[in-house]
Amino acid sequence: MDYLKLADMLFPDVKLTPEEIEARYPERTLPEGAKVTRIAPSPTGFFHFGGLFPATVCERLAHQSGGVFYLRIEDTDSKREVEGAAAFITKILDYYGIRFDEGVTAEGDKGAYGPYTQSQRVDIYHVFAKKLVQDGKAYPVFSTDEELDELKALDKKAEIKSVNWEEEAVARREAMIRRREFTMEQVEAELAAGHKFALFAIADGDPEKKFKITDLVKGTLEIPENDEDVVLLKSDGIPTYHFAHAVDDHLMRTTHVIRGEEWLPSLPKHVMLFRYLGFRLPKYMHIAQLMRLDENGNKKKLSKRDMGANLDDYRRMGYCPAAVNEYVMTLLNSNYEEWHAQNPEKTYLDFPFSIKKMSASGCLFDIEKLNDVSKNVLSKMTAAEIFDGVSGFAKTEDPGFYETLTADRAYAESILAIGRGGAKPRKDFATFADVKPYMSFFYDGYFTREDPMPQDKDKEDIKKALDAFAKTYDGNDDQTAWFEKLKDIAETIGYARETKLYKKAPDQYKGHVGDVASFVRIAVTGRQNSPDLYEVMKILGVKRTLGRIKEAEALL
RNA sequence: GGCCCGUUGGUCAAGUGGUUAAGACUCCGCCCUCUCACGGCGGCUUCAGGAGUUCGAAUCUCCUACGGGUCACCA
Repeated sequence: MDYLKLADMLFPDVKLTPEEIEARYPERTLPEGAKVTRIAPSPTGFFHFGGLFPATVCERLAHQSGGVFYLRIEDTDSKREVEGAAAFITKILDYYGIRFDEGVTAEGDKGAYGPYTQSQRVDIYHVFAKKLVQDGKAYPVFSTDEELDELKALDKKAEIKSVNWEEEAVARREAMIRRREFTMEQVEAELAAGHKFALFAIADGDPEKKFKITDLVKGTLEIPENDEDVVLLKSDGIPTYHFAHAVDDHLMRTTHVIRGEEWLPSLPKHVMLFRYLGFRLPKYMHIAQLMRLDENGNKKKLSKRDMGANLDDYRRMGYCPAAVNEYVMTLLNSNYEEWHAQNPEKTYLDFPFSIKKMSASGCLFDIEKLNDVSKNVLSKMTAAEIFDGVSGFAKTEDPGFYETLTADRAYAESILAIGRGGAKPRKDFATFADVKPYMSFFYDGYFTREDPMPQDKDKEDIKKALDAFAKTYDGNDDQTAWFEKLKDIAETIGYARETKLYKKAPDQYKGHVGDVASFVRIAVTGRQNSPDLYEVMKILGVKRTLGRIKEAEALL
């Protein structure tokens, strides 16, 4: 067959040669060892939490090595495309501190290796597609719309549980052989009729033969050669992922292709395509998937529909982005936690990220661990930083509280400063959403009496204690003097001055000073638990403190 | 079903032929303590199974089991 003629028939408009395209995308001049990485999401308007993993790896590897990290938009499936999705992706990644050197930005493309949106690169793909036809490595497949619809219907077979895999394999094989047989006249006729074609690459592999390839995460892989023809261009002329991956990552001079391990099965296809195109193979890193537990207790990959799969949900839940970064890092590099314990003042950006420390197996998403990491991160922040985080969160998620909070910033910060700083900071919240319930009783508008006075104590004693407290409370007392007064009150109502005394001889007392503190606490905060009561009262002020005590007494 | 990947406590894991098999989270107990939150101490629970190599195996080899992923003109 005359492949040159076939190529011209198929791609009459393609005049450029691969060499001319290559010349537009020269090798990058970067320092020795610099890595060029990319993430290439589809603009579906959804960003998967798991997507943060490869994104973080790419970002760290590139920026740690003085390389380049870029964003490419893989909008080759128009059916799933959502308006404004590219801007959404950059925005959400920016929220997590992941910034690109190159690629699609809100202002347009940045960098000399663009365009970075695949739908704008169709001309480029066609140049290489034409070359493969000329080389006799690719052929057209004409299908009517009806046949395409049938194909799409077949896609649903994945949903059918009982697939006869053996029959399926034979049928696929036969169909493939049939597709490869055609005459020039047929092609001419199809084209004349205005029919569209998909372009397939002829597989030349022997699946009985295996070859070795090194994956930087998985190690040396032994995989069979590819014997399945690969779709390069769909009927609409748009490339598939496989073809676009080869062309783009080559031209954009990607050194490390970092992606989820679900791509491992198609690696033989990619290796074949790189060879057909004469491109040097990039280094591959297939990173393990994030898993969840299903109802049977089995691990399953965290899929789009699962709880917690949407990255943006973490913002809505009030997680601090830095905490999410930390958590991701602990899973990505097992020695990160240890390093961070030794370098508490540094951020993950100072951490020497290592490919060698990456796990080859998938891990379960653990919200408890995220919360713990998060509590530690928030506990190290200043009151002002927490304020900014909380107000930023409340602004969109709880506007009412936002108003309250920002009405008096100094007041809010004084609340948030309780127990903050120092070697053993309080760890009260895992998310910014936890802050409101923690501090709500400081605001009259949110103050509610949640916990009742202890039922096992004599109401008269409680009344006496509250009364005595109200009479003796002096806003100028220091903490010791304040607590001495509580002890005195305890004594006057027949309670032990010290908890220890009570514990030694519980029969001799009706209670202890802790109980008295508890009465006052419940009266003032409406709860059994609160941060340091002395501090709380200082912030509330004498008037409100006494007012709440009076109110509590009336309720007795 | 074929192919590929994986398997150290409930979770994340250190570990590369000789260790009392680290550490973190969770859970439980104790201590500290005016409650809570911290902090401190302690405990529960692990090398998937089998065979082999070796003086010696979590570490090397093979087999089995289990789990996961994938098999589109989606990415």
